[in-house]
Amino acid sequence: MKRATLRDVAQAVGVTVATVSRALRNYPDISPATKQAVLAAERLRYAPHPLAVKLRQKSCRVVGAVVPQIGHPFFAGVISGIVDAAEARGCHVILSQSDESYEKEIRVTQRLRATGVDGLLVCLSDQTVDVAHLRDLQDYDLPVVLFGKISPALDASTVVTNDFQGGYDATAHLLAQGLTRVAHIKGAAHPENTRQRYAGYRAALAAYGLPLRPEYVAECQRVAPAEGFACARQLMALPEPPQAIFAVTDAVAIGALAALGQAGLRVPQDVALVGFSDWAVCELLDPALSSVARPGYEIGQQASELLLREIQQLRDGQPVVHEHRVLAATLRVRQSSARATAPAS
Amino acid sequence: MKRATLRDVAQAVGVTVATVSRALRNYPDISPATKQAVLAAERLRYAPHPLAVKLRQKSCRVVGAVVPQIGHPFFAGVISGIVDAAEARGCHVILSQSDESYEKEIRVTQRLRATGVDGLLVCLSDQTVDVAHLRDLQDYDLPVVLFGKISPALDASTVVTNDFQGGYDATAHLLAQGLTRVAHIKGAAHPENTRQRYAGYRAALAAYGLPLRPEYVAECQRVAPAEGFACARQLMALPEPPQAIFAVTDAVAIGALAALGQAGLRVPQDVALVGFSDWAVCELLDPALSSVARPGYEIGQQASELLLREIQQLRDGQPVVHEHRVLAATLRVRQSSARATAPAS
DNA sequence: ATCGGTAACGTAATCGATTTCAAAAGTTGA
DNA sequence: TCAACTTTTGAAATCGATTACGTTACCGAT
Repeated sequence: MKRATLRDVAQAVGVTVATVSRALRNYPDISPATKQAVLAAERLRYAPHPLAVKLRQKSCRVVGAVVPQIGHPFFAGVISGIVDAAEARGCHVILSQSDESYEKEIRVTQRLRATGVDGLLVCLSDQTVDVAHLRDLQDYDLPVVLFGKISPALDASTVVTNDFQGGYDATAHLLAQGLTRVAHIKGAAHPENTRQRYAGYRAALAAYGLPLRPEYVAECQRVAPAEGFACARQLMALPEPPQAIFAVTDAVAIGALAALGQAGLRVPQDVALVGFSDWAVCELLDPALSSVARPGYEIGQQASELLLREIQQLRDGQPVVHEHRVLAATLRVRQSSARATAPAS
Repeated sequence: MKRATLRDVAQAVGVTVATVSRALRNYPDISPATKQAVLAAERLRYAPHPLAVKLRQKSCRVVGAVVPQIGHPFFAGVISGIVDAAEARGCHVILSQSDESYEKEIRVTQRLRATGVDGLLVCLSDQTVDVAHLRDLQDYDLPVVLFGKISPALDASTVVTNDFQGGYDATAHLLAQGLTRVAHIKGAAHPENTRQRYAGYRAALAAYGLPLRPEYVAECQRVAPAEGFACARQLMALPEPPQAIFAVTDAVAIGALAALGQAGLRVPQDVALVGFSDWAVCELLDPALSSVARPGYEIGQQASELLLREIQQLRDGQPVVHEHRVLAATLRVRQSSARATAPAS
């Protein structure tokens, strides 16, 4: 069944395409009679050809989104927010993943430009340092909004979680219970967000007048349970083991939880534990794991809104204003860090 | 910086747009001299306008994907597979979610058609019974491939997990250890896949020559931990409680696990437990939860491939052949169902 | 010198819709 | 009856590329 075009309808009614187009788009200067005739013929299945309309309008109402891994629970939430906010404004989202590879990130951004989008939402891969490929997109008049992992090297709007505040809150929550020996399992040096959590940890210690004890800071290269297990064991083997651990990530915290269990230590009575990211599993663990929730859905929503606003500004010839949003992370206290009373130090 | 068009390049070089187009697309009948000239001018940033090319080519190399919930871990995996397979064939994916709502499913499929896609990948919402909206798409010459939750009412290719075999394997695994009192917590009546798991359970019982004991089949309306908790408690309160439970979903199994723990029963020594879906959390629970893995990524890949093949067939004027693929679910045995020895019944 | 052939490029149609401008038709007032 | 409008519609340009077809110029062959 062949698609009907404007011309088909025009011939059927006996008018020109211009008249049909006007009748369908509710132009004022159309006689009721011809309008009825067109609408009657249009019942025979006509739908404007999307590409033709977009070519004319010079805008496709589609944005591209690039994340390191679609399957990662955090990004799944972000994507959901991106899609919802975009659709609320009549736009669609083309999705790509970089697999945390700098080369693939370049490839997919180039291909998104070639396939035709009005703008891009990008979460940089861990490998990405140079952002020339994104600057290239901007040169093509394509707005870019960064979220999650960002780079100061690119002049663009950004939306991120306040990892510093999250790390501060988690640590302060432990210190507020009177614990003084609070350790941290930090992530690798490079990604900015794990560094910020570490900075939050240090700031909280300082706020409570406690020194940073280097032996209380363990480092894991990959954020995986196995490394968390090793780090926790290392910390608890110290002459004066910590009373609490703030882990850079839930995966690490879960590994630590296993290590503490094997060592016969009770959580939170012997050692309190807080993770980061608030995976769904946190509630289901025994004991339920306290964690700092990252507002993934909201990050996606706001990034989407910022991008669509910039696209609009560009279309209207208005000056494009960048904005930098920092969304609060919220501590969810559960069994793993909740002591009944706050013993004196 | 305005985008350069073919005409801009043509004027710069002093030839017509046709010559420039041919030079850039490596046509044979172009003199090396003009080709060099065009390529030199093209360095000044020219990229073919995607919409113009697609309008001419009558194909946009974009497909739509509709899932009930983007954030759901199963669908996140499926989407990843869809995107990877599509990009491997030079196509992009526009993503939408139906929020398990029939009305929204209709809206998003209509909008995907209006925005211009070459075909659609759809996982029906739980509410969807009537598939007229999808038949409507097919009438517009848009191929549709169903995956995950499908409907026999639509003549289309499908890709699903073999839930029957998964349910059978899970139950047989328990029975093979010599257990005879194996219960099942089943899902609501409607979704086909949970029904199939129940059917697999019954088939396994029959294969081992055991009768179906109605009191060993509990039903939960929503697949949530709370309901699993209640069902497990109900089962264990029976005069002759089961030795093992096969739960329709990991969420239900996790609830059951909590109920068994509270009742002071050891898993797997007192009661063996198997879930379904193989969430990442299964490995992290204590005891680690046995589960049946659904091949989400592969489902996405294969659905993508089937759709792109149908699109190709449609373009080539070949007959479009539908295909129905059923992918195996694989049982992952962990602590929760592994008894050291197989005691006699 | 003329013909046929080919290399190289221009002309123009096309994809399907939107929109400007002009023209036709109808209406009103003098 | 004719000018001055208004209403309605058609013709054609446009968006930016691709490509069938036609044209020119130059080649060697007759």
